[in-house]
Amino acid sequence: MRPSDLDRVQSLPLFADAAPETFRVATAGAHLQRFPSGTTLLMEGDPVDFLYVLLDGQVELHGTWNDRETVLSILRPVSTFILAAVVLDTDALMSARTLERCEILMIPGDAIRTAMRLDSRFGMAVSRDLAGAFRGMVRCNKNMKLRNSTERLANYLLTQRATHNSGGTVRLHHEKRVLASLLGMTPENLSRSFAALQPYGVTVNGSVVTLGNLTALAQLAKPDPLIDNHAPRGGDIVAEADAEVWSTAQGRAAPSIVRLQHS
Amino acid sequence: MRPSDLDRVQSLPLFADAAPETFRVATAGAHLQRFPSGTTLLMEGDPVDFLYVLLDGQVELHGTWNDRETVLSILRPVSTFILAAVVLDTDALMSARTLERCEILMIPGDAIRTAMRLDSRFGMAVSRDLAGAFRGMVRCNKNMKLRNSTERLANYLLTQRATHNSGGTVRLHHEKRVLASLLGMTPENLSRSFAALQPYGVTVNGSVVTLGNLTALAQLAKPDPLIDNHAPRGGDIVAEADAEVWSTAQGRAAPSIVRLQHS
DNA sequence: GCCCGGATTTGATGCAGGTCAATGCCCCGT
DNA sequence: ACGGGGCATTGACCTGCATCAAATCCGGGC
Repeated sequence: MRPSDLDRVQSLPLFADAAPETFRVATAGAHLQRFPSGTTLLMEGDPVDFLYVLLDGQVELHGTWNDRETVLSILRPVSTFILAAVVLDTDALMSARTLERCEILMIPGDAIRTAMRLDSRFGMAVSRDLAGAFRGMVRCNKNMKLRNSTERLANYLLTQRATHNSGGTVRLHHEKRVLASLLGMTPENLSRSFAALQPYGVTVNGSVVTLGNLTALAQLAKPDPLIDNHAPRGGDIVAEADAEVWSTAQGRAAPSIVRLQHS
Repeated sequence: MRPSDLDRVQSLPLFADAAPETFRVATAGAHLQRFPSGTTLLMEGDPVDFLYVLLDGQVELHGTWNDRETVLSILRPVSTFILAAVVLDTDALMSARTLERCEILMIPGDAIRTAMRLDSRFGMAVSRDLAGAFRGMVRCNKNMKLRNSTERLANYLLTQRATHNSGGTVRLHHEKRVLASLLGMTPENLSRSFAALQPYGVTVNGSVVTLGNLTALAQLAKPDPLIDNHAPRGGDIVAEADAEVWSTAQGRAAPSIVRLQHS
């Protein structure tokens, strides 16, 4: 494990506040591993022995039921995952799979739980992380239940733009089928939703999406800070906190089209 | 505040493990309040100053966007809510509204955060609580994305039966429109879904649902421990942990006058 | 550069569930 | 007992999205 990797881990919100001793103990039993693309790291229902820290690559968390599958979250470096199961020392609710070649630090769950007991500052960091993760899931739920598929896509695009500070263009870092599942629709409908956004200045070219008319798009998407987390992901470091799932674009757009419902 | 109430709060998983001193300090600044049915305790977007502990009654957490509204969780005693916002000292993502007359203990957020710093055992309890809440939300997401509305209803009924240990009958402790929103459908479709479950032995009579053929119903519902938490809610005490998502209260509706009361 | 398999797109069609409207019911206050 | 308002149910209809089926695009291996 390169020293630079250690630095990156230590600058995670989870560890930034911890006593040096805590950090030393926790990472002592840790090991860094590389996984090829498409590797299943963990199956839902399995007991969880490690906290995972994604240092490089991309990981998807998904769930299955009755032959159906859905992507619940896509993670990019640097972030931690399955912290909740580690804290409760229980089985995973989601499976984890690499979407590309990954570099992952695995920290024994015992070490995490021990560190929490010994270092209350670290314990607080864990709480903050979990609180953020919880809120990410709440946002995700609201997104799913309150918006239709095109609105979700529009907001996803605005969120990506905002968090990556990319001018008028957004790169999709994963297959469209994966994005479709994350957004709760079929690949076919994702295509059609992109088409439906054309009048709002959205054009797709492979994995590059250009947003030609942010005003119009925002008017359709109506981004909301209580659903879309548009906080920029600080360069390389990111908290799982409040960032586990989405994030979306800048300020709330001016009111626009009125929605009818229950006169 | 009656001593029996204090006992109930102290036996919450959140406090059970805490040092007596921690508990004393946290509850010192707390006050007990009564609210009539239909009171909005908190609006999404508002800063959160208190941790709420529901001691009696029923509370719904909901979210809104663009003139739409959805119920995200229904709480029954004894449980805590908006812990995540308290830990992060930030705005609420969900609004809270009483569904019936409620008795609620409000603990200042500062006190909670201070207690976490001073008592690492309490900090761990907070982490466990949040981890459980997170997992509840994950379950909820999987439920929404992987199942259709009738399957969700069927599993809701089975979960209620299991958690309340009620023989072949389930009581709905809230209006059907609220349940419909929680399950992500319209009241009209909830009616139709109940009708669709008739061939599986389900009959509805007001707020009493009888499950006449558990085997058949389970065959349709395909309950899954990775989505549905069938763990019985220990009598009066319940952890938010892994239980945040649903739950129904047994409660009598009885609106009344507002009455405030300090500890 | 060429080929192959999977990903994406496009089109046609079906169904789940939302919307609108009408009716009946229950609870509650007068 | 009576009347009123909100909730639940039922029916008719429509929309959004899934499904099925091609056609086309694209990237990696040779």
